[in-house]
Amino acid sequence: MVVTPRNTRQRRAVAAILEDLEGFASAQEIHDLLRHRGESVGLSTVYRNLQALADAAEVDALRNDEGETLYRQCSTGHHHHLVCRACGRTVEVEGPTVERWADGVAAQHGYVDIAHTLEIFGTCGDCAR
Amino acid sequence: MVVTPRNTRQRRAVAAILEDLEGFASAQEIHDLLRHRGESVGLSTVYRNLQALADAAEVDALRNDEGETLYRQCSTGHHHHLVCRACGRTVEVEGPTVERWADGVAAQHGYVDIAHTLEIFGTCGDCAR
DNA sequence: GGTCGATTTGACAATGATTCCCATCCGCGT
DNA sequence: ACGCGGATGGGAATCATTGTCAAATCGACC
Ligand SMILES: [Zn+2]
Ligand SMILES: [Zn+2]
Ligand SMILES: [Zn+2]
Ligand SMILES: [Zn+2]
Repeated sequence: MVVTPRNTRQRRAVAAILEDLEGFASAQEIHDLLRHRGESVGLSTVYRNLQALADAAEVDALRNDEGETLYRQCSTGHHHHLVCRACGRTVEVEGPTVERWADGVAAQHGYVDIAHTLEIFGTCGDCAR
Repeated sequence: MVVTPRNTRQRRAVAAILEDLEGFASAQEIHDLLRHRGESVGLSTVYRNLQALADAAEVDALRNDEGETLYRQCSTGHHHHLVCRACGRTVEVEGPTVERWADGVAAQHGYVDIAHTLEIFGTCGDCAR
């Protein structure tokens, strides 16, 4: 049977923040944003809810080069990200050719159960000035 | 002027381990391997030397999904990896098309100073049995 | 081989993100 | 309104990695 998560104030608050965010943000950034909104939520709870959302594939998660996990509400379906290093602004991109290439090269070497990670990082036009 | 690193026993030992390794390994795994070889090296020193090697582009580094940094002695030049989840066996792969696609899509959106990460994970033929 | 200064080492403390723990709270079906 | 099991929170714990700094040691020069 499917577990039905409870509709708590905290869960709603985290979801609301993600709705408003442009790009990726860390759990701690989201925690701060919540506090500044007056909708204070415990840090543990922010982590838990973000992870739950990520597990449910309702948000995307990726790790930046500092090792932090960043979260963002994305469109459904498989896609990748073009992320601004400075402000986090994100563009979702698709690359059917890349998908085929990755699967093909893995199969050629006898690998099965294939997955891949692909992220593009850069500095967006505004941040580059 | 170029800094000339000193040729210490510890640096040699770390380099030797990397020579012998098939796939990627974490700093702590390498530290253990060194200990078992009898060439004991302080953990801090292992970290320092691995980072130095990575900075000098003599080894590749990537983060696994547990957040650990893994190191491997690779061929020179830009390439990506097809890594077995079970045993770490790694195949270096190149995808010129992917490189062009990534740069192109980033430029289209006005991003500059572009970099990307791309790793393929799977289960190798042996491990799949 | 011996001297000496600059690097490197290593044991330990410190950091920082994330997870664990657990007493308390509260959404929700009855 | 009641009661229960999931949810919360805040402080401790974890864990990879980095910082500290006195002691060890390269390696250049005599
Ligand atoms: Zn930007
Ligand atoms: Zn893809
Ligand atoms: Zn394998
Ligand atoms: Zn590439």
